[in-house]
Amino acid sequence: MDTGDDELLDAAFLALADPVRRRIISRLSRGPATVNELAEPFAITKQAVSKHIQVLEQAQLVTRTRDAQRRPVHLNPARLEALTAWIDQYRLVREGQFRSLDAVLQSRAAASGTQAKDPS
Amino acid sequence: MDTGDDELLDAAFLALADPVRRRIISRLSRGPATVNELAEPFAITKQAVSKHIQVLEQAQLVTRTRDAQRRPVHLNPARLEALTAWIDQYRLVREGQFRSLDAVLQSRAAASGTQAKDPS
DNA sequence: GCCTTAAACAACCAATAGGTTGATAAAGCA
DNA sequence: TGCTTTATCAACCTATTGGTTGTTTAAGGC
Repeated sequence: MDTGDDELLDAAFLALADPVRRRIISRLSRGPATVNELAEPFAITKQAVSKHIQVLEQAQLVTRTRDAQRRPVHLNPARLEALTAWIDQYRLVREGQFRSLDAVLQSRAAASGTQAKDPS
Repeated sequence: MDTGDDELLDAAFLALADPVRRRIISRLSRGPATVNELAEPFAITKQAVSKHIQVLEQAQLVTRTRDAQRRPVHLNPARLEALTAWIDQYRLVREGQFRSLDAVLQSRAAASGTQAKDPS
C-alpha cells in the first residue's frame, strides 16, 4: 500500500531544513527570480546558491524555465501543499482525539484536491 | 525582526526528512511508545532508533518521560503546527494572488492560536 | 567576430548524518 | 545480592551536504 513518494517527502522536508533555502522560498513567493537575484542577499557564492536551487528543484518545490540567457526560478505551491497534507494527518488525529483517520484524510482530500494516500 | 527559531525550523524539517522518523511520528500519533516498541518494525538496531528519537526530541517534535525503567516517547503536536504555519504563509500568499500577507498571517494566528511572526 | 553576462559543470574539502558494535547505567525481579 | 530488561553513551566507519575555486557553455551587445 505504500507509495513511492517517500523520496519526494524526504527531498521536500530536507530542502526546507536550511535557512538559505527557506529564504529562497520566501523570496519566490513574491514572484520568479534568477539565480543572481536570489544569490544577492547571501554571503555565499552563486554556485552555492545554484546548488541550493538544485536541491529545491529535485524536491519539485521550484521549477526552472528558460528566458533567453536567463533561467528564472518559479515556486511550485502544489508541492508545499503536499507537505502540509502529510503533517495535518497526524496533527488532526491528535486534536480530534481519535475521530476516524479516514474521515480526516477524506476531508483534506476534498478541500485541497489532493489524493488521499497511505501515510508512509 | 528575524527571530531565533530558525534553528528549530531547521531541526524540525530535518527531522521529518527521513522515512524512519516519519514512521515514528505516525506511530506516536496513535499514542506514546517506548524505544523498543518503536524499533520493532525496523531492520535497524535500537541504538539507531534511539538516535532518531534524539533527533526528533531536539526538534521538540517529541518528548520523553520517565516511567520506572521505561522511557515512553510522546508526540508534541504543537511543533507540527509550527511547521504547517510556516508553509502556509507562502502557500496562501500564492493562492490569494497577493492579498495582504498580514491578513493571511493574522487569520492563521487567530485560527490556531499561534503567534504571527516574521518569516525567516 | 569579440567581449560581457548568466549560469551550469567539475573537482575538491571539511563537517555531519546514519549506521554499526561494544560497554555502561538504571530500575525492577528472583 | 545477582540477573534481566530498557535504554543510553562512546568510538568508529562510510556516504552525503554545504561550501569553495576554476572551467565551460550559452546568449546577447558591440
